[in-house]
Amino acid sequence: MDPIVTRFPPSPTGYLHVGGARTALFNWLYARHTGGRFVLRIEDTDTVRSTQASVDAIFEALRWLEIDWDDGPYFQSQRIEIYLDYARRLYEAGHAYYCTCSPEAVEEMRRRATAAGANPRYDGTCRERGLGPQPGAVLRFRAPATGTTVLDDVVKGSIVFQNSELDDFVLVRSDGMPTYNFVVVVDDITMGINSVIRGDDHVMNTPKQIQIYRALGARLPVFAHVPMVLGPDRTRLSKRHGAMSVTAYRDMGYLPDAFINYLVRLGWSCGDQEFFTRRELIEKFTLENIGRSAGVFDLAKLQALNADHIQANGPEALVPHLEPILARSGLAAGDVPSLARVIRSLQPRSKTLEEMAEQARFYFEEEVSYDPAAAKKLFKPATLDPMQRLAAALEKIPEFSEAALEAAFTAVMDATGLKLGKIAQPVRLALTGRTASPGIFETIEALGREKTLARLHQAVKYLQAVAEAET
RNA sequence: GGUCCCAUCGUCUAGUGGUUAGGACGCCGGCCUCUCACGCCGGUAACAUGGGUUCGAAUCCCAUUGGGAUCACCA
Repeated sequence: MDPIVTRFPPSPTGYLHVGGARTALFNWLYARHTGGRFVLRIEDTDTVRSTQASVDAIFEALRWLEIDWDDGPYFQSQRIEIYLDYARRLYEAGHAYYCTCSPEAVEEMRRRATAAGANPRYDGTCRERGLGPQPGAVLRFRAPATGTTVLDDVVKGSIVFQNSELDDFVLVRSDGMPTYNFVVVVDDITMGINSVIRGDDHVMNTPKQIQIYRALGARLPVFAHVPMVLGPDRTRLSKRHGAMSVTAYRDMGYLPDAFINYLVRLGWSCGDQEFFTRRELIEKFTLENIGRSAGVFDLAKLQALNADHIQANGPEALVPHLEPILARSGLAAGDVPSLARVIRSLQPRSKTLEEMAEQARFYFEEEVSYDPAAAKKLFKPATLDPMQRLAAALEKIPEFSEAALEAAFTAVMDATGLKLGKIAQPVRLALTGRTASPGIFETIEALGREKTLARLHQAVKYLQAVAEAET
């Protein structure tokens, strides 16, 4: 059996959006799963809407998703000669003919057909006129007028189209540029694509494409039309539903592995399994398990999955993903004894890396500012004594290991008769400025000796002032 | 409007003629606990409707309804 060859053909008219990312993913996964090839093709024949910036944005997004390709990128704009050569073959074989009907005339035909309640289509005026190539003429496909064209779709099953519903569509425009449905087929044939996985907004194009394959005597690829991704209001996902650009999710602190896990699960399943590593996805992805109904993009679920992936990684693996986000807030890894330790303390508490960076802020800053409500509640004159004792005890510890820290706390608890909870909360406020943080020992370890001691002394001063004000 | 597709908890889904219709997210409660989380335990909630076929339908067929896609010299 031939190796599977899939492709992803974005048109560079904007960033890579969620739906596009998912079809890229399905094609990539299928190629990797089968040990086949994945080709990247840029469909830039629309010269007015295509931009280099979009091409770059697509590459950037693919790179972030860690979707690599084996072949390409091909640019359709550089393959015009190939398409025209195939157009010539079609014409010479009698599968295409020149048509001089004006766009207005064709428009009029459509209007009439629509008014009659029929499918708007070209009426075949020039079909038998035997016109040759000439300026201003378009090349039309001589489509079969009767019978049916059937699409055997891997996900949707067999779909039958009446040929009478289809018309003699344009292959080459009057300006000599080939059209989409035509170039796609030529590309897929010449690039050896044997598995076409794409959004199901393409099913209506497929019968036309199948007819071109037939006219060219080429073997049909396997077609798999995957359902759309919808917004919460069940309409096609768009800007008003929030972020569309894939890289926006990177910037919001989602891990690429979590993002692809979510995207694949939206429209594909493997029994009850929800969490997949990239490896598992490659190992288990098959076309057979793609669902047939459209799915709503759910940020809450993406978030939950992201949290799972954050926890599943080692702290070191998260560093390269977190650093750019920290940098955005002016936080640098060098300002902390061990970034890995900081990350480890926050892993079970962060749904996104952006959240993690926010929660990590106190580790980096020079000074803490106390949450006013918490200071009022926790910094009472009575806490001065235990705070002083703890500061003194920690001063003496040679090394801030968890065991040594715990011993120091225990000593203070014994001396004061206070429970850990009574001591930990004021200390937490002293160290972080907040009432919520990682475990107190974890926090101290990650904060490091220098900052811990400085903040404890700062708190002692604050408490002394409070005590004085009281008297 | 024509053509085509789709239809299980709010959401993502498992299910392929016989299940107390399962899981996940969310939400609610409890446990754990130095806070917040994590984790664990439990709860909430679905087969769009109507006809068939069958001893028996979420599963098969038809219709209805509802959603979606597409109808270019765009891709």
